[in-house]
Amino acid sequence: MPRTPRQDRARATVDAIVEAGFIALSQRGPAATTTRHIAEIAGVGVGSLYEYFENKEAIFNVMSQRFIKDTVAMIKPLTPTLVRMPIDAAIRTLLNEFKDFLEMNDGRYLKCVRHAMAVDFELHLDPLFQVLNEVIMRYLMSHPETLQIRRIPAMAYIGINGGIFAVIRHLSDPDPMISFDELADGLAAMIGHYITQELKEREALAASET
Amino acid sequence: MPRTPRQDRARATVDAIVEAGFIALSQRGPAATTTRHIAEIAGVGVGSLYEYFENKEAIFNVMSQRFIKDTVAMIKPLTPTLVRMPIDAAIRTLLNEFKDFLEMNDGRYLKCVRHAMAVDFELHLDPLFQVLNEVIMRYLMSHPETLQIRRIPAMAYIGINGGIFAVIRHLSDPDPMISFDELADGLAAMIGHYITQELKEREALAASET
DNA sequence: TGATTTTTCCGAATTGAATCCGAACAAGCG
DNA sequence: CGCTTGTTCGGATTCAATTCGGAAAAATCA
Repeated sequence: MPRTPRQDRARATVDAIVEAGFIALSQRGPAATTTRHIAEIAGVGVGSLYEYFENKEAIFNVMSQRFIKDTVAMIKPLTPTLVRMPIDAAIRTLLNEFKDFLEMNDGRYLKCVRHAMAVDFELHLDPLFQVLNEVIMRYLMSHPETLQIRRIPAMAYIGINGGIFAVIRHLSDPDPMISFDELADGLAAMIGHYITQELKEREALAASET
Repeated sequence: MPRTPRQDRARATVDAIVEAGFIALSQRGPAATTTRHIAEIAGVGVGSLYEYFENKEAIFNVMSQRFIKDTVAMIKPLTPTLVRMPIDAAIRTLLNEFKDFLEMNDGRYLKCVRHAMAVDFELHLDPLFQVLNEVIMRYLMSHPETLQIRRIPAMAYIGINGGIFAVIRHLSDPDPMISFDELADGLAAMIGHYITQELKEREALAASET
């Protein structure tokens, strides 16, 4: 039965364990990350891990949650800036920020994210999808003419999924066929062209109705 | 030292082990899939696993390779049909075939694919990327006017990644915001609009040059 | 065919990592 | 200070992965 920490001392060990988890996972990979290792890096006895975590998996879970929380915290403050930009610039900016974020701390997050995704694909990613949907909604509000385009939910779904996984895959690829800039430019152009084309079609439709 | 099977009997056990791996993994998930389990389902002694596989991971690896091989075998014969279709219909068809393929055998592949991806993200996926690139190249050849659009490599990269991961995520999502048809329609429209818009821009450019 | 070699199969024994547990240590509190 | 509660620890335990040595089956040979 894992307990919740009451004293600062205990909260510090929990933090140290999670931090050690990130370090061990990024250094050795998931298979070679043992409880002894995590404990050693955290400067803590093995038994202590089980005071606050059900098992090793639970440590990975809160690591995953913390990663998503940090990602959301990184994106949220960008919203006001993004909604003021042209769509293609906004997408490029967002992708580059995400890239830099993943490469922080010697790529620690990037190295961890694949394994984290494997542990649970749907659960922890949710807040990230929510905040990105929020960004999109605000964008649409700030550009009312875009509200008439079709398939907004589908485009959001595709754009978010495509964006996240394309970036992660690209950064993980030792020999990518295209540069990161080409990737970002491509995604931006794809969405940009979609919107342009939709607006034209709507316009033509409106004209033919009068 | 794992050996390679010489006799038919041995090849049958190897097959049974891999098959059992798929069954165990889809029934119990990666964490609960033990070597005893796999051996039991395969109707084989535990020791036999290690006759032909370095370790448990190696079993998962050939499962992953077999999955990709089956996927490629599913896609390849579709190529001639796909290249004759309008782009949006081609994309919808491909996505639906992929969906049906993943849901075969009571969703066995779908249940396995997440874990398989985690084990190695880049290596085994390669043949799938190759065959999809091949499909795209043939498509472009069959529709010469599309050869003048820009960012073809980036679009292929984004389309393939976006397509694969969007489908897997959607099928894994217990409560998706959009239907599968909306997803497929969205991807088709996104690419379709991109091409339309590009062709228009190329055309305008050509006209202004004369 | 019978002998010999190679291949295959097995499951008890070993190994090592994950997890448990109870003693020892610190903090808050009267 | 005694008492209760929270915290830490690392040896003991458990359980899955892997090894090993020999028995059974098939292939090859004389």
